[in-house]
Amino acid sequence: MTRKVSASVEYESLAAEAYSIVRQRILRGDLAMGQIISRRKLATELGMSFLPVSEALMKLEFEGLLESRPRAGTRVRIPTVQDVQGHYIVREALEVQAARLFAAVATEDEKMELTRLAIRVDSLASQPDADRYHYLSLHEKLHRRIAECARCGALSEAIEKTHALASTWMCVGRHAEGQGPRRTHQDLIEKLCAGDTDAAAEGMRRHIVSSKDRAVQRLEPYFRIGATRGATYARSARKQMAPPAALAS
Amino acid sequence: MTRKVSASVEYESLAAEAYSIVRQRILRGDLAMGQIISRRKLATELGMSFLPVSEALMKLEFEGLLESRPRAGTRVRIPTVQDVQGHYIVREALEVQAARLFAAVATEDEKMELTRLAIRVDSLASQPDADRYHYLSLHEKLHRRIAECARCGALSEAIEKTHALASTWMCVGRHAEGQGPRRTHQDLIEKLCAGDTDAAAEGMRRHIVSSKDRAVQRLEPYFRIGATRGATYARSARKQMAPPAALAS
DNA sequence: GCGCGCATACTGATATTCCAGTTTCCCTGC
DNA sequence: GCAGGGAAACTGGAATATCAGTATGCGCGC
Repeated sequence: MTRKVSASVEYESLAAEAYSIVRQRILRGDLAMGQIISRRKLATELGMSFLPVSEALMKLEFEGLLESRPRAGTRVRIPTVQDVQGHYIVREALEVQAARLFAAVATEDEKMELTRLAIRVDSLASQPDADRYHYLSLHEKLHRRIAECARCGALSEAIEKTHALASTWMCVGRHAEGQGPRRTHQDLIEKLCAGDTDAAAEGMRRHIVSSKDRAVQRLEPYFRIGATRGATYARSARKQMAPPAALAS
Repeated sequence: MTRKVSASVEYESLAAEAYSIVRQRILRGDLAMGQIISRRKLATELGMSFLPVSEALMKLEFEGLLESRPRAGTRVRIPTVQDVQGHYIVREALEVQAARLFAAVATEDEKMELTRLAIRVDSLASQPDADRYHYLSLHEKLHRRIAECARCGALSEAIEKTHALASTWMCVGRHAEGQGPRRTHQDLIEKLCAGDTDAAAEGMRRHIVSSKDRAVQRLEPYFRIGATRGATYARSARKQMAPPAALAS
């Protein structure tokens, strides 16, 4: 028996359903960074045992969206500035590779499809009242399609895994800035479609690097929170760190 | 209560222990490609419930070492030629990035450490009777240290995840060829230490590409097995694909 | 002899239950 | 008023039992 959820989507397992729901909540912002997720409560809420929930959270932790400490809770990950910069270095490596392959093997139909997609993404980015999850989904799709058109399944998968994390950080404070209309993705696709692999790679590299800079800038307040957060564990940390008297001397 | 295993290593959880054991067995070759792993039997053998075993296998499936179909068994993954080529494309992207960073920021001490490591790796590679798991561990360590010296945790993690899979494929048929002594890793490290980032990147790119070519060549017989393997499921596949009579017309 | 169908013995998926470690917060003693 | 101790309520980890789908092998019918 398959279950149905809000959007009438069928999942092949309860774990897949839980994964999808939690991921969407994080990306939508319903679960803020640092917020604690209880497996029991979530399982009760979703009407399933907490085993599939546990499996889903494990997968999300593997992707870097969550962080958990044994027997002490799972929470939405608060990145450090090193995390964000490192993450974008990985993305740069993967997506530049994809851009290079794309420029070499993409068909005309695919190029047209991506051009249309880029227009929609840029259009949504300039609308301050656009649905956050909708924008992120479309943005992910654009980058995923580039990788798919590069005809390398392993690369698509790797990029897809990194994108969940990027999406989590992408929209933080985005609407607060009130940016004007941009053409960043249309410019990118134009370069990818020109046929010059080196130019495509350089275009993608700049795109990712500028994304990184904006992400670091927007996440700036959270870095302080992340640093402060450790303080709340001060007491237990002291407990843990206090060495046995015999070994201290 | 912590448990002990053969090598007297303590694990923080049963799942971590199971993960480590299964991973080692695959890399060592005790579990051949295509071999079916039963969670129940493995759990009994390891003296634990099959829940931590299940968790461990799930993680290995994430990393691409295993493949499972719901309710039909988990087996050691048999790659297609596309899998292998795609995998090395991802590795090329990541490790070239690491090489570039390494050339820019590594200290003299680190360079010396890696040179020594490279000598040991090349030395082991030329010994036909060397322990397979030992060689793979050392080889992984070399590449991991390059990433670590690049001062980017996210990149190190990404490379580490890809390496488990690469190791699985690396030793297949290695001893059968009877290669003479090589200096591939020493040459690589030399280029990385020269200080020229572009030259370092190019050196790593060539290293990965030549690894890919050798892997594809060695795995050649398995690609046929993988293609044949589907035949054993022909009957059930027919079952699945037969549409309900009412919908067929 | 060959192909199909069904019973059986597997597989993983899930629910329930219990256990051990962590965190929290109140309450006591100073 | 505040630091420290301790109990209670939380957390995730693991064990057991059960469910549902898949593969296989035997036997029946052609």
